[in-house]
Amino acid sequence: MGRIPCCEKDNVKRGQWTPEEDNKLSSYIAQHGTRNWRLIPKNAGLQRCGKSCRLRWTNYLRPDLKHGQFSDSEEQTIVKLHSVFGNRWSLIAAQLPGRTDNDVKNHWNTKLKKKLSGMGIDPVTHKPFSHLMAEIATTLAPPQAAHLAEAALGCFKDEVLHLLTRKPINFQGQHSAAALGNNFTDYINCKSEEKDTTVEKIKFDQSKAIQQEPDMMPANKPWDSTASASFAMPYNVFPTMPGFQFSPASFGNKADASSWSQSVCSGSTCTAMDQHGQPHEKLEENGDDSEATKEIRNLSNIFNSDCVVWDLPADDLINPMV
DNA sequence: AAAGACCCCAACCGCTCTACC
DNA sequence: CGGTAGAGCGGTTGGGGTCTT
Repeated sequence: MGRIPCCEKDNVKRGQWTPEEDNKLSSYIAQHGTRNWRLIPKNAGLQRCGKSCRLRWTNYLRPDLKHGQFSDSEEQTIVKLHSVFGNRWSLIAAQLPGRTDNDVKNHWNTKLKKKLSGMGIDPVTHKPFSHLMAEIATTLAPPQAAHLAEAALGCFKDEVLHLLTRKPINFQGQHSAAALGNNFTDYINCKSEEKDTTVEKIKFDQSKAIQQEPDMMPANKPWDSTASASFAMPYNVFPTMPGFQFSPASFGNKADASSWSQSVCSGSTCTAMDQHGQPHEKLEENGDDSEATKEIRNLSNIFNSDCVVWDLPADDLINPMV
């Protein structure tokens, strides 16, 4: 059973594309456009699956694509948008002209995740590791805290292992939220040997956000837009733990009307909160609106809210979410 | 110099969504 | 309204290049 394959797999070539195949596909699309991918390989004289042709075109051959390295500003945009949308690569790529979702995804997985981990920031939650540990300690009593801390560490064990085995990182001052709290320039200076400007800028954003939070959890309120104006992000602390769903109510706080009370995204999922701080189930619910419509509305709330959710003004977005 | 480890990224897989009949 | 095909999406894989030992 299952879905009918998009093509006869036996008669279809797979693997790397040759320049000849690229030429055939490009010239065919230049003449006839991209309607009906199933017919394109047949008409273009290619022994390829239509899906393979579509991917080759959208990810590589399209004339408007950039193929070079990601710039610092592109990396910053990815990090910022990832903190909001999670692994919604197509949404993120839509804000980066000339970049595909595949590009963004690959760059994230191979470079940016490690950069963030190297800075002591969890690439899933975009929070400093120390913050996560503090939250565990303040939210739960032992022994649950110990178990959850162990599980949380397991979430980024690959990055930690990478750091331990490949790139020793100077964590001085980095694992202490108190050290981060009062002076972000100290925080940056403690790793002054690091030349990567992107890393510095990301650190600046992170430390600034932390600086604006006067105390550690639970006093800080991630759903309070004023407390994390510069680098607000969804504070879903344990996104990979079954049954653990962040909501303002879980910290005994009544939800306000900030952006984060409406949308909490993490990892590959995006969970919307209703006005009472209760999570919708993956944006699926009854009502007239389609899921996409609701999601876009949620996004537009973020981008168009009176408060600046993060230092990426709505005007700067290539594709405003409206 | 050679072998193994690691990295990167193009391509594939399978699922979901949407449009159309 | 249900079925089907096309398209889009995110996760994963595989192979070639580079680095390390």
